[in-house]
Amino acid sequence: MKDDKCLELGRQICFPLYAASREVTRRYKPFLDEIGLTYTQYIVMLVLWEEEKISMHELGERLYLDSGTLTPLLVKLENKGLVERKRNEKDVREMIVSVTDKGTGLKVQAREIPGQIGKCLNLSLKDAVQLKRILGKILG
Amino acid sequence: MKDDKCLELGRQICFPLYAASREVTRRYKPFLDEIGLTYTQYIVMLVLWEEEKISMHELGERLYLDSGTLTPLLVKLENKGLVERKRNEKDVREMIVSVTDKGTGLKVQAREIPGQIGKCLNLSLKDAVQLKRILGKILG
DNA sequence: ATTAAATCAATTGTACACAACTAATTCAAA
DNA sequence: TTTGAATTAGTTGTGTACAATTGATTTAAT
Repeated sequence: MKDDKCLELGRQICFPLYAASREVTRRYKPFLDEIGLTYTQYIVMLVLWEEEKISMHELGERLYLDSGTLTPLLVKLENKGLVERKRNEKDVREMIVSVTDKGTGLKVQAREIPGQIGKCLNLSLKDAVQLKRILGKILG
Repeated sequence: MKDDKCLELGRQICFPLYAASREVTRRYKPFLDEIGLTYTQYIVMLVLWEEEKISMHELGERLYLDSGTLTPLLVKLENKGLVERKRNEKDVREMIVSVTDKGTGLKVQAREIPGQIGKCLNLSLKDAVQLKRILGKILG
């Protein structure tokens, strides 16, 4: 019987990361429910509120998501009237996603969310900075 | 036009957390493929390698997962012959999950995984400790 | 110009997550 | 002891994630 302490759940770094990520998504849910978005839809809208127009390819690179996730998600956002999808005429392989007026309107209602989440996560500024720095290292 | 900087993707703490969690799971995949487990199945096995026997309810509390996730996952592990599920005779509402000999055997092959992951994540000991501490705060 | 390689979104299939609900059983108060 | 509340796992439905494949189009080398 070798030493298997390294396999204890409490020693893993992956597990608190996985659990905390889901926990934070759960904390968002009540706020996102009010504006009718899921968490993943929300981060897509964050990008579109910044960019207005972006190719699916670049959107995927920003969010580390592939077409298998993005295509159905963007179709849903399109059905809600928040985004528009159209092909680039110069290169029809490329799908251009842009935010609609209705989508831009939602930004006003989303403005309070980061502050609310910050309040209920209750991390010190120092910890928040550290956390972001370390996660940045993992993301390379 | 109010100040909407707070909605920039780069300012969110949730996004690097979400992205890093998926990134770490991706890093596990090649190692877990070798022993035929998914990441979620792996953390279930981590608990069972420690406990040998545990109720579904307590397993769910340890991993923050509910029956909607655990029931089908445990059925898969049972079909692989790694765990056994049986009702508590004193209280048949309770499902007891225990590791089989085959499941215990897998532990030997899993022993190298944490070290390999640690190597490729390449976090300093200091950062790893900090990260775990801050994530612990989020998990309450 | 032809064609082979590369690019890109969409599709398919598997596996979570999780909310909401169901059904069986146990517990506890009257 | 009856019955209403609580507990527990299972089921159903929605929405991601992501690997692998497909098919259309563009680019680049000949």
